[in-house]
Order: sequence, then structure tokens, then C-alpha cells
Amino acid sequence: MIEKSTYKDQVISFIYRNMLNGAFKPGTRLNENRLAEQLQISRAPIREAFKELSADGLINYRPHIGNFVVDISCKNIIDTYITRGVLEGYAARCGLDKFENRDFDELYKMADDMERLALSSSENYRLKLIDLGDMFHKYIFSRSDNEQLVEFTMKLSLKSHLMFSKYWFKLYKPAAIRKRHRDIVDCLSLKDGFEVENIIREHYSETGIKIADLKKKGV
Amino acid sequence: MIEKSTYKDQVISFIYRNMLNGAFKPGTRLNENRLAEQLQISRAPIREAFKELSADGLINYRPHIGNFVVDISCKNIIDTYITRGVLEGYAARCGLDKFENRDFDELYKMADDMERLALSSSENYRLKLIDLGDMFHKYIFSRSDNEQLVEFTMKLSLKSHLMFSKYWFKLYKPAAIRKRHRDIVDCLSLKDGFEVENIIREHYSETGIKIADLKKKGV
DNA sequence: TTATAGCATATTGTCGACAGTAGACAAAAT
DNA sequence: ATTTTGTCTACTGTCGACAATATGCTATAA
Repeated sequence: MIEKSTYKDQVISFIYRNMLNGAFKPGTRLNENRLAEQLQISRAPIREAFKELSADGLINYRPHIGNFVVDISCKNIIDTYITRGVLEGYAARCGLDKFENRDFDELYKMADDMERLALSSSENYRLKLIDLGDMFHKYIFSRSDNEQLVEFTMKLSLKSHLMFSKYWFKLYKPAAIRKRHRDIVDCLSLKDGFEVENIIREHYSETGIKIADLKKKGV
Repeated sequence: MIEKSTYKDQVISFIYRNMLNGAFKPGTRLNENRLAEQLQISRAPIREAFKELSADGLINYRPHIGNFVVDISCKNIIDTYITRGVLEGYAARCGLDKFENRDFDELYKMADDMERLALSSSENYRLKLIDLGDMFHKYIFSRSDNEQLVEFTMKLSLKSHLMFSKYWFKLYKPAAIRKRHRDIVDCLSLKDGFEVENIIREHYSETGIKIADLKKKGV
């Protein structure tokens, strides 16, 4: 299906790109006039884009003052990951009955591919690794059949993707990446809802703490 | 402190009020021009308000078509309450250590007051009951010290408040309201995180199912 | 009669201009 | 020297008008 695109949507993806490539660093002020001039459009669609980004928690809006790329504290990073773990953990538990053997095969394969990608030093492969990680987790929480749960989970996914993806490849060794994800699949295949929630919560809170740590050290 | 208010904020609370009093029923189209004329302002602040309401999941935005008060399906009602239970349950678990005896006294008192208010037939007391219910739960999840968690929980709180508060007084008998909430406090005071999560999840999923049921019967 | 193409109308999307506010700096008062 | 007051500027908030789009209606063709 062909997507209809307004200026607002293009502004949003423009800002996404700039956040990802580091042009819009945390704390940066996003000036309406400058952006409008830069993109050769009026301020209206810029403002609409800001509202949406603000709702997703990616920029910080202060009335009469302006919009700023969110600058997340260490505590907030951990909170975000913990919350993500709670949501995805429960989502996985809900969808547990729907997983079949071919799902586990697929997920194991993803975990193996992650290791392979992580072993490469190419920038391009690194990006693929990040995408694959997103896919892995989305595969898991999407089974829940609870729209509200999925919506929140994806919101946090987007946030951590844009804010922290630059850290991800520094967190774990390739073999550890594989193991951490295979462990989740192992747990899923045992169909023990309680343990599934636990391991996914652990998975995220551990990562959150590591990223907060990296940030504190000012990487 | 003096509150500064823009037109956008006033539009938002105008729409809140109308959703609560039933003037803007689920599915209603919100026409920009009409609202602008009605409130004697331009369309700009109206559109800004829409963006914010849409982000909170209270209205539904369809590009190039318009904005509509969300019309939630029965499944979606249940999903919303289940998710709320998951979030508040975990938040309560996180803040469990911070609860002291005087907190439990306070919470028990709230539960008792709820019964008293529920016994009255006055419209005004009914509204107070709803507020007290919100306070009770907020008292619990606010202890978590996890901003992200609290943010999501409050979002769902707002949503269910605006969409379903008209149903609440039909759900349980006054004595049951008291008991259901006292049970939660009992559980909190035992400081068993696992059980706390469970009882709060139950609390919400049960309510979600009941409301979905009422809606299906077309009350 | 039914299907399709084009027109009409209402509504959203975008524009450029102006109004109002926050924050910085300079001037005045103590 | 320090605090207060006034002014100036850059920015956000709001405006009314126009452009683009969706949808229903009508006319035409099969």
C-alpha cells in the first residue's frame, strides 16, 4: 500500500535521521524558523511534527520557550529499560500459547545472525544488527494480541532506538549477544509464563544499567 | 503560583469537559472550523490541541480526513485495563519498601470513604467517589520512583477516566468497592511483591471485563 | 440498471504575517 | 557593588487566507 505523506511526516523523519546520525544531540534546541527555512516550508508543519515527537517522548516541549531534544538522565535510562522489560515480559507471557516450534527455530536463527553481524566491524552491519535486535523483540511482543500493550512497547522501542542505538554495539561481546537472546528463546520454549516474564525483565534492566553506566562515564 | 494558559490548553480542557458530560460521544467527529467558530479563536490552537489529545489516545486522527473521539471496542477496553494492571502492579511492587504503617492507615481510610460515598445517590458524591478512586491508585503507583512507569500509568488513568467513568458506579456494590480496595492494602502490608503484582492485575482485569460487558449490553 | 468519470463541496494541510512572551542586557536606583 | 527596572530581540502563539485532498453527487456510457 502506498503511504500518503504530508510535510509533517517528512519533517518527523528528517528529525529522526538527524537524531540518529548525531546532528541533533540531546539537549539541542529545535528552532522552528531555522528548520522551516532549512526545509523550505512554513512553520505550521514543523510545529505539528514537534507535537508528535513530543508525544513520543523524543523531544521536550516547554511552553513559550521551545522544543529540545530530550536529554535523558542515567536514572531515566534505567527506568525506561525497566518499563520496557515489564511490558515486553508480560506481552510475551500473554502470547506464549501461540508460539510453535518453527517460531523458536526462527528466533534461534535470529540470535545466531546477531552474533555474525556483531563480529563484523562494518558500520553497515552494525545497523543491521540493531534492526535485527528490534525484529527479534518485536517478534516476541507482537504475539500478545493486546493493542495497548503493543503500542506502549513500540513507543519505548522507538525511544530507545533513537536515543541509545549508538551505545548498543559496545555493550556485549558477539557471543554474549547470541547467548542472551538464545536464553530468552529457551525460556519461551519451556512455556513457563512466570519465568518468561522474569528473564525478559532481567534482559532489559541489565541493558539499561549498562547503558546508564556508559553514559555516566561520558562515552 | 499563577498558571499560564494558552488557547491550546483551554481547548483541551474544553474537549475534556465535553467528553465527560457526554456531549462528545465516542465516534463523534471533531470539526476544526466549527470548534474554532464556537470558541471564537482560529484553527491553529484547535489543531494543536488535537495533536495532544491524539497522543494521549483520546481522539483518533486520520490524515486528510479528520479527528474523532475514540470509540473503543470491548476487546480494547479489556486490553487497556489489563495493561494498566500490569503497570500499576509493577509500580506498586517497586515502591513496596517505601510504604509504612501510616500509609496503610491512609489507604484503609480511603477504602472506607469510598463505600460511604458509594452509598449516597447524589451525583456530586459519585464524582467524589471517582476522584477518590483515582487518588487511591495514584497513592500506590506514585511510590515507584520510576518516571516512565508513572507516566504510562497516568496516561491510562486519564484515558479510562474520560472514557469509562460513567460506568464505574454501576460496577460494584458499595461494600464490594470497600473490600476490593482493602484487599489490596492488606496485600501491600504483607510486603510480598509477587502477590501485590497479582492482586492489582486481578483488580484491573476484572474491572475491564465488567466494563466491556456493560458496553456489550449497550448501557 | 449498473459502473465509471468527472464535478461540487466540505474539510484538512499549508502559508506568511502579526501578536505576545521569555530571557538577555543595559540603565537607574540604593 | 548590588539590586531593581526598563528596553530590546529572538522566539513561540495565533491569525485569516489559500491550496490540496476526500467524499458524495450527477451525468454519461455500457
